[in-house]
Amino acid sequence: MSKNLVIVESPEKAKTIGKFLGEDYHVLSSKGHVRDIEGQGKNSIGIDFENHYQPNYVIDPTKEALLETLKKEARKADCVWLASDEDREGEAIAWHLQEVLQLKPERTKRIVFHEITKPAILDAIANPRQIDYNLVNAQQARRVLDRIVGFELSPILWRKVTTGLSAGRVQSVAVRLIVEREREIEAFEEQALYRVTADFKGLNAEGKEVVLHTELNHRFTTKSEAVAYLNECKDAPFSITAISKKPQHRSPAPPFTTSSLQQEAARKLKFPVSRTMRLAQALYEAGWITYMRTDSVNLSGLAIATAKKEIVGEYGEKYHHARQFKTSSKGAQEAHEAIRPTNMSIASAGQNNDERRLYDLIRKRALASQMADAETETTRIEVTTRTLPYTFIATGETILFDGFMRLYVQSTDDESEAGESILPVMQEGGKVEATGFVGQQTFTKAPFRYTEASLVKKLEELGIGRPSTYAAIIDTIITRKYVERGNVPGKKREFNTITIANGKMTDKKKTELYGQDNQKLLPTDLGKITNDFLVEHFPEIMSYDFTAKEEENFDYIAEGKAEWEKVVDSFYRTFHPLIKKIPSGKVDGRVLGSDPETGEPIIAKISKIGPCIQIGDAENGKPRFASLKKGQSIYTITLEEALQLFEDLKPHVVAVIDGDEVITGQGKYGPYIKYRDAYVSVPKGKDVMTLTEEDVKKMLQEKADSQKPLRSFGDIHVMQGRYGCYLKTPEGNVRLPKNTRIDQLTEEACKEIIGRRVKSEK
DNA sequence: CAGTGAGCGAGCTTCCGCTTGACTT
Repeated sequence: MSKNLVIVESPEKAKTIGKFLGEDYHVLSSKGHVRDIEGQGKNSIGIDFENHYQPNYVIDPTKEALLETLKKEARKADCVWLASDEDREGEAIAWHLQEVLQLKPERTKRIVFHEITKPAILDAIANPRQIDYNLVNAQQARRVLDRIVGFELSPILWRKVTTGLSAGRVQSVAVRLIVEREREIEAFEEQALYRVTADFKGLNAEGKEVVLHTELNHRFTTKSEAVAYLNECKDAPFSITAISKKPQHRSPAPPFTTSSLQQEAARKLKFPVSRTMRLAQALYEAGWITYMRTDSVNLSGLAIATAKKEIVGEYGEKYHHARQFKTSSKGAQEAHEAIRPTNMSIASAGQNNDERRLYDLIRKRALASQMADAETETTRIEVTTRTLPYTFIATGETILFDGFMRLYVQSTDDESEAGESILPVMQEGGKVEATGFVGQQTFTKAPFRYTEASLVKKLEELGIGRPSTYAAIIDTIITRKYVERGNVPGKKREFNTITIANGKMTDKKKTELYGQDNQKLLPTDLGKITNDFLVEHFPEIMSYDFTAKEEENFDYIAEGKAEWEKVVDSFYRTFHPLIKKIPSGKVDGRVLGSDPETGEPIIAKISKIGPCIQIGDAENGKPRFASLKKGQSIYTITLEEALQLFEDLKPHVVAVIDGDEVITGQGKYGPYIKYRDAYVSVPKGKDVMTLTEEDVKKMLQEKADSQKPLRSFGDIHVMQGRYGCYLKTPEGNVRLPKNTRIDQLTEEACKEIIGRRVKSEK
């Protein structure tokens, strides 16, 4: 029997460590936190404000059975080793375990390891310590503060905006980033500039004719300036006045963290954040990669050594360069290593193509981080003419030694960064002849909209959120409908191109599409309204450095320089009065004007079911409502458009079939059409106003088909319902098991299914 | 829940971080 029980956080880790420690050690896992502050599904904040903010911890109901097992094993063991991660949360997990399992301090030891290798684990076992209560208290402060913010702010939103909303230290700031970026884009005023490019032909070192593509190092703000300059260029004599070469180094990026993996997988493989994490989890569970939720760029000694062996073996000594990276991101806790293959020499791993592609990315990035710098030479050729200012410049880059680039090159968000080319070898002072000039109108670009991955990157820079929560943050703000993933169609615009060829100037207008965006995070009206309310009344919590400031306080607690209750108290004393100050009533809608018929006010606002127009108010009779259509916004809808929405609600004839009218209506379950005795719901996303006769016929036909039994056995009919197939009987409906083969169904089988149903109801 | 075709209002909702669940009628 095992004399020792070791408890880690992850089951996979438990498996690996179990192998290293042998029979005297039984290694189990807690699967994360086991307790949390009471309040899940209850109308309770779970904090005793009268008693130093004491949290009321309750066991996670899904962990009951696991804790029973741990308790039993702990009783059997001589010593329990709490081996959760070496960070704030890990320390808290260890403490909660000690409490819940009622471990005796003299038979409990706290250990941490920095890498999962046999020597590292044996070293940890040889150097146990006690639970660090300062660290635990730092976590309690973090947890209690988040609970207070979340559970005091959210109900305010239910009251002021609409039910079911949420606010929090992390999610609300994430929404703010997206809202503000969208407004920057809306307010962006593009500036037109003229860039001038020119092609020159001349002789290279071997006397062969070559062409140089150059760009002028000046941009003109007006067309007339550009035209004037180009006119001067037309007959001017040009020559090469300078050639310079500069050697440069390029260093590899560090191995992946959760955030950088999400970014690169999004850019290179087009994976959404959630997919990347699911695939990484699978690779981790299969033992191919190290832990995927980390903010560390650290590599273990073993990893660095195997990387060296792999690189030297594959590419030679010259390509190897051992490096250790330092984490720069704010608030990093570094309980794990960087994300890397567990065995660098395995070139391919994964159960499917996506897993293999992600593994490949992880491996190449990790190996490249241990490779030599790339050495390049940038060449710059300057072409000028004596009579004119500014310089035409051609730049080129040659790779002298590819180094890490042989394996992996990091991508960027800015796709416009085109690769530079190799320049011909030419003589300084050599004459060149212009073959053409182009002055093209270009425009400054609005800031980028956030993608899932670039939002995560921004949050990480601000120290907001943790690797284990990045994917969940995106999920939350989308489920709450503050933000949606979407595309923005491009707009057309004209631009001028002035060309000089064969001594002739031509001036043309061309059109281009700009501002098109795909799969970006876009704020909804609800997101904007909620954000504006929070920013107005809770500027401190909504500020981008709120988390960083609080993290400083948590660090003081962790260092034993501050008491956690006092940190929470000083926050609460300024925060809670703001909550008290919020006036009753909803946030104001946008007033569009008044109803020309009744004179009642018309406002655009958020209702329970989404953005809507309201005519009249509750004090003066019953208000009327109409939902906004897709693409419409509270912020931009006009009075005319609003009134039209009410017109659209009125019954009207959309078609006439065989002499009978098809009429629209508004029902309990949304818009519908009625034809003779049949009611048919208008499919989501379709507008009653734009239904064609063809649509109507199709809808009626589908409805008729759906009411036809697939098969019939006397009184029993096999029907296709919204949730699968079911049996319609005079006594009621009975659902069919999922994989029933309808074509093989017999009357006996149906009766048996009905019989079973009747029995189970008793 | 398995087709419904008006307008009541009760009772509910929520945070951030750790981690892997999964229930079959």
